[in-house]
Amino acid sequence: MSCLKELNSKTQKNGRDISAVYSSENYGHLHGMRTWDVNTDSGDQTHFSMSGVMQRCSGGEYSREAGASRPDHHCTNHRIYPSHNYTQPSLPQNILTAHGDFIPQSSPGHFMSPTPSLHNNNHLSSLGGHWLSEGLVHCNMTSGEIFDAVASICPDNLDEHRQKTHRKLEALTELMPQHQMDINQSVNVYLQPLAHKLGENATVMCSMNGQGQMVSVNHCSPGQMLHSQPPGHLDSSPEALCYDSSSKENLEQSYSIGSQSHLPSVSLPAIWPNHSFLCPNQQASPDPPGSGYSYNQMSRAYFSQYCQYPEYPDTLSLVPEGQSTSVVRLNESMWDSKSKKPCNCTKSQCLKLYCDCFANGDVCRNCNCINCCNNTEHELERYKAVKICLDRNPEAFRPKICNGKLGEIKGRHNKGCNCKRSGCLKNYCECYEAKIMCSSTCKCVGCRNYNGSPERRAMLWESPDTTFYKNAKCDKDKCPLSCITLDVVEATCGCLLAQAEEAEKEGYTLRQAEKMILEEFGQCLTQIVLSIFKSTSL
DNA sequence: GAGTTTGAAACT
DNA sequence: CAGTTTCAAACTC
Repeated sequence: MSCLKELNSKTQKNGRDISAVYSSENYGHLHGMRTWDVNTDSGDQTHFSMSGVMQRCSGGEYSREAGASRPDHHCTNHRIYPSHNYTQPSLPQNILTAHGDFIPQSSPGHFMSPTPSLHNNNHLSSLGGHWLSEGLVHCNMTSGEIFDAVASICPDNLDEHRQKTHRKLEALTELMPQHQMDINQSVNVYLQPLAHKLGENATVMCSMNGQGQMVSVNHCSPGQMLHSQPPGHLDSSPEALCYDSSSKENLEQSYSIGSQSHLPSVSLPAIWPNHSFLCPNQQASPDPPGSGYSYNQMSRAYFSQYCQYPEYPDTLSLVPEGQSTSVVRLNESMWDSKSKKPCNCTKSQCLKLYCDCFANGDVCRNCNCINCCNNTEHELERYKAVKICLDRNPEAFRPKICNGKLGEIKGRHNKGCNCKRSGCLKNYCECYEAKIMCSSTCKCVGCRNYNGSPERRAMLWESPDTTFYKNAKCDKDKCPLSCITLDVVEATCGCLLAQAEEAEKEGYTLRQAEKMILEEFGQCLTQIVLSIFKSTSL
C-alpha cells in the first residue's frame, strides 16, 4: 500500500533527518518571465529584453491614476494594458503599458520610443522624473537597459538619477551577484494593472511600499475585480485597481480582492527595506482551507541566500504554479514595530550582528540606538555591512534556530551555544532563550538545559508554560520514540482513513471495515517499531 | 538606573 | 583555528 510506503519512508527519515518530508514535490515552482510593453504613440519600436533591476519612484510608487482628473503629486502613475485581448482606449499619450503574460524567456518586450510630451508634468504622463529615484524593483532588465530605456522616456534629472541609481546598483550587484541571475529568471515585479481589463493569465501586479513590502497579484481571471475601495464601494472605473504603496492603509485596501478574498497569500521578505526579490523554484505551500491568507516569514537578509538553503522551504511559500490567482505580499508583521524588540546599540551603528535588528534583517525603527545606520537613509552603508557579514560568514543571516526534526516543536540551534557559566539556564544562552534544549551541536560547559535536568525540570514545572517541557525533544536525540512525530501520526491516520474509504467503497460491512482498519493499524505500528529499531540500533 | 555578568560577534 | 577584544543583552542590586 502506497501510504504504508510513505509512512515507512517518513519513519525512516525521522530516525535522523526528517526535514525533507515536506518536500516540494507536491508544489509547483514559479518560473517563467514576463515582459513589459512600454508604449508611446510615436510608432517607433525598439525591442529589448528587460532583465535586471528597475527602479520605481519613492513615496507614491505605482499608484492608481483615477482617471484623467486625479493628479497624484508624489506618485508615478501607470496605466497598464494588456497587449492582447484588449484594445487600448483613447487615452492621452505617453501611457506606460504592460502586459503580464507569462512569456517564454526568449520573448522580447517591446519598447516604443517616447514622444516629447513625456517630459511634461501632466499627470497623465505615465513616467515622470521620479521614475528613477528610490526603491528598487527587480525585473528582467539590466541596469544599462534601464538607463537607456528611462533616458529615452524621462531625461529630466537623468544624470542625478543615473548616478544615484548606479551607485545602488553597483553595491547591489557586488553584494549578491549570484542572485542577480535568480532575479532574472523570476520576474514578478510589475506595475499596476487594470485587472479586469486583462485577459486570463494576463494580470501581474507587484510592487513594494516604502517598507519593502512586496505585493503582487498574478494571473487574474477575466472578470476578477481588484479594487482599492472598501467592500461595497467598488470602483467600476477602469482604473479601479490601484494602490498608493506609501500608505499601509491603502495598501491593505488595494488588495482587498473582490470576490476572491479567499485567495491565498504568501509573504515575501526583502533583503533591504526597499528591495524585494523573488527567487525561482521557490516552493509553495497551500493555504489551509478557508484561510484568507497565509504568511510565512524569514529574515530579509537571509532571503538573499534563500535559494542556497533548500532545506528551509517552509520559510517561504509561494502559490503553486498553475494556480489561477495569487497574492504575494510581505508579511507586514515583520515590519510591525510593536512586535520588534527595539535595540540599544551604541557603538556598532547597528551594522553588525551584535544588533538584533540588523541580524534579523530588519531596519531599526523605534529603537534606542545611537548613530544608527541600519535604516533607509544609509542604504549603501547597510549594503556594505551586509556584504561584509556575508563574506565573513555566508550563513550569517541564516536563522539561528532552524526547524529540527519533525516532532521537535522548536527545532535546534544551528551552531549551538558555547555557554560556560550560565548552565544554559539563563537567557544569555541562545538555546534557552529560544526555548529549546541544548543539542549535540552545542559546546556548552556545565549544561543543564537538557531533558531530565533537575534544575530544568523544577524550573519548567514551576513555569506556567509547561508545554515547553512537554513538547521538547528528547535528550540529545537519544530518545527512541522521537521518531513518532506528528508527521508519522498524520501518515498513520491517513492510512487508516484510506483503508476505511476502501472498505466503504467495496461495500464491506462495518465489522469487516473495522477489521481492515485494525489490521492496517497493526501494519503501521509494525513499521514504526521497525523504524525505531533501525534508528536506535536496538 | 547603574553596574556587573555573560556569551556571541568581531578581531588578531 | 585559538585566543582576545568588543559589544549589547541579560541580570543583579
